Amino acid sequence: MARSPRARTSITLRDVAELVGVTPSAASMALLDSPRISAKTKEAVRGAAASLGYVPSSAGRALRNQRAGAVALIVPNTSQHVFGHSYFMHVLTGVSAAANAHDTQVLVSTSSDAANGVAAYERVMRSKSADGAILTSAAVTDLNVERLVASGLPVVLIGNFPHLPDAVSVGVDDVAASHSITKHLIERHGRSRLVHVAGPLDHQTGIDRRAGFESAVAAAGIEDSGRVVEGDFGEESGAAAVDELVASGFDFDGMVFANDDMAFGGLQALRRHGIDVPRSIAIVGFDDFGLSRATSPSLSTMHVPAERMAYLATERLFELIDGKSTGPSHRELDVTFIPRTSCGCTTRGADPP
Amino acid sequence: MARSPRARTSITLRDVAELVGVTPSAASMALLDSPRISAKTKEAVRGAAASLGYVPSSAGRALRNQRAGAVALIVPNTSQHVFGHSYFMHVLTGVSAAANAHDTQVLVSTSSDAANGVAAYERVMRSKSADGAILTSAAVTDLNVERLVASGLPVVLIGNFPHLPDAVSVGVDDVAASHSITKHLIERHGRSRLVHVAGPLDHQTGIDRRAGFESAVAAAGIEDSGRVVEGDFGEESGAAAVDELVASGFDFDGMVFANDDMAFGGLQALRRHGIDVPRSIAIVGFDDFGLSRATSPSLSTMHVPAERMAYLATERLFELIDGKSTGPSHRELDVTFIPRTSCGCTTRGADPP
DNA sequence: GTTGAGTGCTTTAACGATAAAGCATCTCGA
DNA sequence: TCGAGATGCTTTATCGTTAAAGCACTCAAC
Repeated sequence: MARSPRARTSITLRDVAELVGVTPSAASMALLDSPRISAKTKEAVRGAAASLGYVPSSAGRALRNQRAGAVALIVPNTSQHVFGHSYFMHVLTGVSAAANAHDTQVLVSTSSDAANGVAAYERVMRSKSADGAILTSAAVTDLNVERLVASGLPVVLIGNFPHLPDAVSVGVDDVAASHSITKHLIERHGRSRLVHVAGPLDHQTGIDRRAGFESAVAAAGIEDSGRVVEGDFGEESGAAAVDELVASGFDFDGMVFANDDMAFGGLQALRRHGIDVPRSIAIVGFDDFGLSRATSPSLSTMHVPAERMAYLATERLFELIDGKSTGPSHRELDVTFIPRTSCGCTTRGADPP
Repeated sequence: MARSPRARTSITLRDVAELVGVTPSAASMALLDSPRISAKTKEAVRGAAASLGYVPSSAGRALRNQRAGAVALIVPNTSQHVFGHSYFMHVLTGVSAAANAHDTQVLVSTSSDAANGVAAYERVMRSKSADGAILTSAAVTDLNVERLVASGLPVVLIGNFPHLPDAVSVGVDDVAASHSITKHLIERHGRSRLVHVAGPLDHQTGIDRRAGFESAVAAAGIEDSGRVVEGDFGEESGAAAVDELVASGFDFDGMVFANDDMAFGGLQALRRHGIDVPRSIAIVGFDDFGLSRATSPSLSTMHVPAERMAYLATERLFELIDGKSTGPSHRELDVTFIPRTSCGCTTRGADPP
């Protein structure tokens, strides 16, 4: 029964089984700790597996178990530019951590070949390369998201998707957060002529953060002096917004940026115009993905727990995959205001080292 | 022969074949455009596949073809902190682009469970989850890299690995690049009392960039006034280096940082100490992964084509996997000096908008 | 002393795709 | 007219794993 000297192929369960003198089935059961296998055989099989360096074939397993042992992280190629590198790394870290805990691989899917008709990520799942997907920050108008959710495949979204009631999602309350940070500028720092530099308004995040700004301004009864400029979450657009406002002669004393990148760009521009931050104009950012701590003056911002969101979203995804879950749901995480120098809360000297 | 109403499982080749009235084999050959199948049957099979939304099972294929259809991008968890988010996103983008061109999935592997004895990424490949791996920026002392290369599995490294002569790698000449940018400070801007803030010296990148700095300083005959401080590629360490130097009363007029993050930190610290950049102290960074363009003053730096490196490394990996390749090799890409404000090449006003 | 329930393995079958070999049927040259 | 070859599919086997059923054998109970 000995087979000819094995070709340069890898070690399979059969090799382990032969070494012990049992069938592959028995070896499989032994490694899975089945009660139907004697302790002695289990011992022997485990020993043989270890000594041969046996690692189960993922393809064999996937085929037999109808389970890929992988989850996909989908990055619509548009939003790769809209959101920053830091954001995706935080998300990737969170997804990886959760996946590792479940002995699962992480597949990153970046393309979305519209040409094919079937979205690339739907193919990923229909081909059973992944058992489920995490999808983040697509444009509101992206109907691939709707289709994916509607397809019934396990999907968890990161962010807010009010137009997709059937979706399972994890996010933060951007409206409340933006309201709160705007209110901070008004009440704590006495600012009353505010500007909001919004994110792209075809993304829910952009819409919600603007809504929060507007509601806070309205609540304070100063909506006549509020103003909104649309940006694209990029540094340049923050700088451009400032340049435009200054050129227009608009008089303002506070700015709420929809993210830190734009705030950073705005900060540079304000400096270039010789405007003192926070004295003349107090500014706040949003996200706290790393940049805000390092600018000078450091940026006061709203911390968004991106990594944790991703972790929880992935945990949720495993529940869906395992069928442990109960219908649509939305989980909301808390954001934390991080007071720094740019709004006037701390002085430069008081910044963390 | 009709089977009972299919359970809620996905569409397989058998469904397609039954719809057309041929065997799964014929359907397979039709979809693979075999010359042994008539044009009419091919047409019918393709039509049926399209109408049913058939997508081949990756597990079935992987098992039969002994090919996972995926490559792994390995991120040693230590270097995730050593190198920045931007770097990995550039690498991920490059790897994805090349993988997409080969209809291949990208697996991101972050853990390295030393506990198991077998490195996690060796498991990934032995389990045939991936056909090969891209590995970047591990510490010189990481013997898992050596083992992985020695194991004979297809691996391409990004960076320089002089201690691994058998490796296939893609990188830039850090020594020459660092020499060149240091020389720029000396010859073009007449600086003669230089400091190098090095990266971690257990990483080849840190070692090489220091070597380039030292050789340039030696070539200019000013080595007595050269000084090296070790950092860790993080912003804070750049700032700490400056603080230390200033506190020590050391007199210098130029700084070569081993990456932009540290240069950024240094810049902030210099500003805090009221030191004019570039007038009093000219500084240069390294990498140009995004940050350098946006600081004020903008950072002169050496552009490292990370995304292209990753793309080419992945192309090379496919050659290895397909057996088209010829032994070990190292491909070197060109770096480009990007003159900006921090060394004195441009004035603030002349910066790109 | 036969039945019944364990115990511990082997046999069988299946997951989905696809090379390789097999077998009809048709076509053509000698 | 008859084999050779081409044509177009079917049969068979395999990749690695594992659930389920099967089959010897032991031991206890009635």
